[in-house]
Amino acid sequence: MSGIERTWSIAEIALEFGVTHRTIRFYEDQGLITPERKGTQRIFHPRDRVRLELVLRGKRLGFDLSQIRRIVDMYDQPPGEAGQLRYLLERIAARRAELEQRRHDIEVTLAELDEVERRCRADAEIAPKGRRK
Amino acid sequence: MSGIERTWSIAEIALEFGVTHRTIRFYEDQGLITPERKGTQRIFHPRDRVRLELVLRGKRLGFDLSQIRRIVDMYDQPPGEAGQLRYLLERIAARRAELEQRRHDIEVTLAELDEVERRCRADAEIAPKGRRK
DNA sequence: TTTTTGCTTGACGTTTACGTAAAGGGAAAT
DNA sequence: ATTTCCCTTTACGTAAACGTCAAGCAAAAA
Repeated sequence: MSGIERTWSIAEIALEFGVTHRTIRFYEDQGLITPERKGTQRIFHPRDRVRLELVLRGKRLGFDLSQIRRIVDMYDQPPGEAGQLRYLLERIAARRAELEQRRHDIEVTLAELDEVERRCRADAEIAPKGRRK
Repeated sequence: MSGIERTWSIAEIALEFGVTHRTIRFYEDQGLITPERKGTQRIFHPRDRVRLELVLRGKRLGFDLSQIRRIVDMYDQPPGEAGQLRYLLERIAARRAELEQRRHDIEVTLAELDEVERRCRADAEIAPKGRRK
């Protein structure tokens, strides 16, 4: 039973996601999350948590908040008119291109780190991970 | 012939890399690049270009400049004492972990974009204008 | 020689993404 | 009843990453 879902306070959310209450309020001001209000207090539902997770991931990916807003807005677009959808598809494509660029950057950087590490271990005559005999 | 390498002016570099001269000067102030000086003018060598590329890639990856400095510094560490090398290896490992987290974020996001796009195209089938069978 | 062009160094302005301090409401514990 | 929490808004502060003048030098073009 219990179609009744859990809710969270701002402090619980802040602690769990490792951000401050100030950050959360700021995100709300920016329209990135829209927690329910019971009187003056904020009540966080599962959907707010999903939103917040999207936002934080976007941050880790190096997007700024305005870009992140456009990303999260994509996730609950009401299916609109064809022109709208076409526009949305364009934005998805652009977003995908950016992400793939970033992924490529990561591959290159990881490969370079491998190389630095290899030279480094050669110099130090330290065995590679787990291969010390 | 010509062990003599090309050099570039600040304007050429700025244009080629799509940044302003102000940005380049800022990066120099921060010690991210160290172009030669001929009197008062800056002369950019290939190594400065490599550095700058590292910096810009770091930016695309969402690292801030202080992190980027630590990254680029890893690339021309003189092979030092074992303790130093071990420390460098630790930093490389940390950097790698961050990059792999970002890569994971990207995979998740790309998958979600696929899903949004899929729903989106499904909606477009019944949309009045964008109908394509 | 004068002008133009490209570069230089300050120095202050701006935006983003919050931090922090002030002042207080409301409920719950003592 | 009063203290203690947790939360609230308002408002000003700040660090990062540049942008934007302002003023000037120096070589090259006119």
